[in-house]
Amino acid sequence: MNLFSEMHGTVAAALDALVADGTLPAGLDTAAVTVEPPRDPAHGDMATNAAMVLAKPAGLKPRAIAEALADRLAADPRVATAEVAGPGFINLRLDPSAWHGVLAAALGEGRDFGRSALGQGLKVDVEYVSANPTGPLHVGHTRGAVFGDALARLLDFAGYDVTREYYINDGGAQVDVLARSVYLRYLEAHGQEVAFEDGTYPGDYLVPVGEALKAEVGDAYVGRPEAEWLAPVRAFATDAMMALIRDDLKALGVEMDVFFSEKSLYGTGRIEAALDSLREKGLLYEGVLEPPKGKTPEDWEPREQTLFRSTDYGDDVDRPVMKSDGSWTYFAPDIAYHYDKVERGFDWLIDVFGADHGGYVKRMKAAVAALSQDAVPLDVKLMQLVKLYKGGEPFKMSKRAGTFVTLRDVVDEVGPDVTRFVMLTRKNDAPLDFDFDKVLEQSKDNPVFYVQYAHARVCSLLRKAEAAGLPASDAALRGADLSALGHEAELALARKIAEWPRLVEIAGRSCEPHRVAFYLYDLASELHALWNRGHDEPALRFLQEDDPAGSTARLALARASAVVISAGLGILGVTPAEEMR
RNA sequence: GGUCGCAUAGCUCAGCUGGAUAGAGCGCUGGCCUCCGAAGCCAGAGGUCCCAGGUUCGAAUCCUGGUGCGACCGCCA
Repeated sequence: MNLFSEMHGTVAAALDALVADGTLPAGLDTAAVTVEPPRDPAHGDMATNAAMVLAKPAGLKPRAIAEALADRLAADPRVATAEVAGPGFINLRLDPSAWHGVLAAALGEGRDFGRSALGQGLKVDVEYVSANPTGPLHVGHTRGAVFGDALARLLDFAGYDVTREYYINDGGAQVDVLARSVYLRYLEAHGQEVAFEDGTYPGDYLVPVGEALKAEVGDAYVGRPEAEWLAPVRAFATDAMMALIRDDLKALGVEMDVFFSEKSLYGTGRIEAALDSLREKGLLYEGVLEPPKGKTPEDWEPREQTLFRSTDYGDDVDRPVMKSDGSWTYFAPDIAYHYDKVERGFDWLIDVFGADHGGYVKRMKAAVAALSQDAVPLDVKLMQLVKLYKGGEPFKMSKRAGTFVTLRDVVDEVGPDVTRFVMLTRKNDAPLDFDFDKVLEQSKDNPVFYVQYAHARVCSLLRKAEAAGLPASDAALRGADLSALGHEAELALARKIAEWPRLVEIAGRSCEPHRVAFYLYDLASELHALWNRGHDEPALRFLQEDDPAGSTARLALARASAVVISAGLGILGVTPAEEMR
């Protein structure tokens, strides 16, 4: 139930009526007509720009349209007043019963309140994390994982059919490096002295993998040439790393639907098939690239390569898909992977990348546009860096110094809920400060705590009500008489609740889950404000000893707030707290 | 040199795909607990929305050109 879209419908109907009675000409484009909450609450509950938008095409003065429209709107039972203001806005003030209806809907629909049909069941694929299977996930991956997962949940809530996907880069040279590193640990497990040279991964996390390999194959690979063990060790090692990564993701509450292996594209003709699709369109050719402008690499020399004509689709230069030695570039399997996504029938593709992959966006979009005949849009969300702090002091990460912070470190330190919420308090394209101490602070300054506390407060209130013998179950509150709710402070909270379905659509349309976090903060803020007013004005307290009907109505208001907080936290992947410890 | 992103209060940041007098938190100033809902509450001050043009009823928001900061820029993924 979305009160804003309902009122939008009311406005549209009123406009039709004005056309019917000849006030407005027929055939007007009303697409730009909006109904939204005004920035200044003094202007009312909702405002429409219809008169201003239609004035020019209708050949009428905004004021004239506004007045006629306002008269029509005032006739709606939910509208208390409709006033023309400013350059031609119509400010609507709603009858309290309209807000009561919203609360009843929230209690009736529960955590599904606010679900939208925006996505119309379109199939969207969200690819995120996709970290190389060469080690544990670090903080940067964590942000991408949280964002991608929240985006997937948001789009699901907004009516899309969402698939969450992880691309395993298990086909390139880096997994050979992994295999050699694991082999060294394997030799170590057999008591040999080993040295980790450049080009190997010295991390301790491979020690148990080396031991596990020993447990599995004994000394079969000791002293054998690389050609004998490289392939099996590589498979063993990537499996071990993916198990590690899945565990890391699980600790954060992230579950993928699909793990897609890059390796599965090799030797199966799938890369060739994808490139053939481009070749048929005349988008592949043999050629030599110009050196990059500005700073030419020292060892630059012109080489002929197989190039993808990505410039036809907005890229700056054409991109190589095959190296001069005849092997694929990393771009080739990526093309094949996205070709596969297109073939699987997705209507919309989203890739979540680190900001350092920004230079890769245009060619990927070009590839998807070419492969899908411009039918499937690809959006790439770039994640900015996470800056770590502890007690206000920057926390420098260094692999060598051993202060490399992993996803597991963060989750162990502050828990998955705090990790997720904090990571979603900033836009994906803005850098994020993460202070290990501040995020655990139990104070109003900490948004995580503030929102959790609001939910816990309502839970506590309901427990108290139940103890006092008041009906506090959802079933009881659902049918409650809400007519006692009329105070401005109470209606302010109801208004905020009414915005939830609208916010879901705005956040969904822009792929910005952080808006949910900010909304929840605002909603919590309204709830706390009402609670605090009860301090000075006992009449506003939720529980009124001598007024069970009024108490029940207020409990319904409180519970509706909690329901929305719970639904919103669900989108962020955060557990709503029932009590604060 | 090019591409992408960012630029809003002293600080950290929101800002509804173009709406009215630009918001929040922190910090600052001033009030508020012998008792009833203080892990606080209320009020106030604080702005060249980076600059210059443009689009229109209307721009922090869209376009163009600058400035500053960051990321990236041929066979590493």
